[in-house]
Amino acid sequence: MTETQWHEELRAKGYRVTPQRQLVLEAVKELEHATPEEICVKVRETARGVNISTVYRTLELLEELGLVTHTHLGHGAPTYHLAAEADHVHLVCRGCDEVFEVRPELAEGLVKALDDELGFIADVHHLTVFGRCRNCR
Amino acid sequence: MTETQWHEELRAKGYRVTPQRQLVLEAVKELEHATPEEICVKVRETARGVNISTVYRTLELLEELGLVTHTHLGHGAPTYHLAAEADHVHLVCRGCDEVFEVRPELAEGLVKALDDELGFIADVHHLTVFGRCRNCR
DNA sequence: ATCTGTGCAAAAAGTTTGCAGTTCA
DNA sequence: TGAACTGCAAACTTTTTGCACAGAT
Repeated sequence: MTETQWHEELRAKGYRVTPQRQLVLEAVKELEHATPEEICVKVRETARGVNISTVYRTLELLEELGLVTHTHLGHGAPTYHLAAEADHVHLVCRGCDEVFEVRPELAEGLVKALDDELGFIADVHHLTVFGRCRNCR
Repeated sequence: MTETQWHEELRAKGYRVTPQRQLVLEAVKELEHATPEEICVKVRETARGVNISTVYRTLELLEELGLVTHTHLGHGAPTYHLAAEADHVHLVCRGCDEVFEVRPELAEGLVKALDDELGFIADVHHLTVFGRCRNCR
């Protein structure tokens, strides 16, 4: 999605294009897997004074628009990233807490089975698998 | 694990068997996927006055002992369940927020692929798949 | 000129901690 | 007895909300 595309989409739905919203989206794009707090810090590098509550409200909006998504990579702190770049499965190692990304095709079998058996449409982009990596097993 | 087994294990490690600890484990067993708050309410049905902080401390201990585990089924509080009964994959519907449980075998292909390709040992018991259920798709 | 969005402050929700008194071993 | 445990209160962290003012269209 281009810059103007989502600007149009915002306006079409009665929302407005603001510096804060552009900066939050920028931050999400650059940081990858960032928490609201981290995103806020990043945004403030450009525009000091931006409030954390604005970041929360903006993330909720951007998620509603389908521009960003979030995942829970562990103990509560959700991390946000661009929906367009979310084409991977997350692996979180319980040993070293490292986060890996792998091709979503690895989960193809699971996705198909869930659909076939239950009619459940899995969102692979939100899939997080906990376990132990090669070094920590 | 039998009742006396974990009592022994507690004592062996210098911990004590208390009514609160027994009640919290009971509650986790009965409730399935319960939050600390819900567990506290359940425990108080039997023993009023039990404090939420005791529940948190106890859950941490029981988890350390490997008797219970927790998962993040979306936003908010984590949910706890018996480690011994954790043999399933969680499905969370983004439409109705309902939680389903399915056989872990459905993820066999994924688990094998992760091991083969990366040497990553997936913990299927902690796997949560987000998506849309039959009714909300 | 509107009406949405923002900052601020306070509230709510979730979790942790210090401490004094209680209880298990 | 004595160390571990609990309840209570308070602190802390993360997220949400109400409101008056600023700002986008």
